[in-house]
Amino acid sequence: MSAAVKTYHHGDLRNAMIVAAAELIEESGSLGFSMADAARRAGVSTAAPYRHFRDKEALLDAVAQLGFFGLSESARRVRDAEAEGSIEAIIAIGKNYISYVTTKAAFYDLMWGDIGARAFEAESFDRKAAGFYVLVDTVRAYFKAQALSQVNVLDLSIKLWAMVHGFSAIAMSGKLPHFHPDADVPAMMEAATRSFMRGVIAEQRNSH
Amino acid sequence: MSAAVKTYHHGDLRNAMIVAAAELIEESGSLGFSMADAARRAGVSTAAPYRHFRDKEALLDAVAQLGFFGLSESARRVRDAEAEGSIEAIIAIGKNYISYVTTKAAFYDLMWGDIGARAFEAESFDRKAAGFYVLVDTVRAYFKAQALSQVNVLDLSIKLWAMVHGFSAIAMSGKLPHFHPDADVPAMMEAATRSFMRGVIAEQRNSH
DNA sequence: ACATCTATGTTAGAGATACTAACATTCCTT
DNA sequence: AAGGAATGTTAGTATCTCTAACATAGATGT
Repeated sequence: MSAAVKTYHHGDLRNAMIVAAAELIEESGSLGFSMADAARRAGVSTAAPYRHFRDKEALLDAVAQLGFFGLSESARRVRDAEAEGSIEAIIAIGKNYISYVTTKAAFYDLMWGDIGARAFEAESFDRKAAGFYVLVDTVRAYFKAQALSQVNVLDLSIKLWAMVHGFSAIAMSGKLPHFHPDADVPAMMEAATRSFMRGVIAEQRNSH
Repeated sequence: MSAAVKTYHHGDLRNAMIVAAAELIEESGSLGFSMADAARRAGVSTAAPYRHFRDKEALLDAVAQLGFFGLSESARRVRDAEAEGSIEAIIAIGKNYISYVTTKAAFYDLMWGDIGARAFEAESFDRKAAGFYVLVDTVRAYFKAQALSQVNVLDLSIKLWAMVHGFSAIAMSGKLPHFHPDADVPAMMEAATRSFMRGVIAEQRNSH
């Protein structure tokens, strides 16, 4: 179907609504987002979207899912560009996380606010959680390369995730310049990650 | 003015609106919050609040400020209950942060989402940022006690803040049980903080 | 091919909301 | 005590979410 031809049936309204919503949210934030706006942008009546989404929240949920999908895809990509088992691979995932969250700040609310919490209850958990398992695999590869098999990889991955997430949230919130005008968040995250890993490895070696 | 007497003028509508909004948000989240609901709860017409708040966002902003104020007050309290210069004081601030964010989850959106970012632009920055400086002071006391004067306290405080914030955000989001059913977030934060500090101190000692 | 069923649009409309304008009452200053 | 400033009220506009009833087009079975 050509874009110029106007048919009674849109053809792919579900996806068109998700795209329109994502665009609108990127332009004006998630707070003032309206279903009607997105419908207009998709070129349909304001009632049409309700054939595809139970309510406004369901659409926002779908947008949040898209956010998680994009995050895990990009994580995989940047990780694969680094040497397997290197700490650089872990740091690359973290830097990508910061970059993703800060450049798509409007999605952050959806992914981590009220909507985001519900987004993880749904059946499509696997796709949304994929990014975390990219990190887990990368951490596992690192400790394998370090010949430290007794480390709890899951536990450590969550800690690394928390650190990176914290830097991302702080960077995105815009609060940091008030405290530290010249702060380079990715560099701080990298330094903190290296300090943390150094401490973890020291603890491991000491426990023998 | 007794609570039972109904006067034409409310007397303290500005604060009553903030309280009503905070209650409603705690009950039903910030997404579906309406100015009209809060006005009804405060016992005034739906137009009255506009004498005190330019728009809905201004009210939510005020609620977010209240959240920051409560956080910094409780941080000071728990810090003062620990020995000065101890790492326990730092960890106590972190545990309080996690507890505060997770028990007042509805405020999180306001403090860290779209609204929260704007809340820091305002003139009342000092009050909202007070919590961070409680942490900075505590970190400074710790390194003084450790006789490590060359540490960048501000830099380190931001890193600790990021870590704790990350654990809080993850705990609050409800996503963690999907990955690690038995996760004890405060304990993980404490362990991560100790690992991190160990790494930092090792780096300091090595640099001589 | 053809009829029919189902999916997916449309218009109309109810109910609620954000916010404004015009008016009313009370407080506060002089 | 008078009058202006502050802070309420009612009424109203524009908009939004979501539903109901109806229209059209694709898909399916014979």
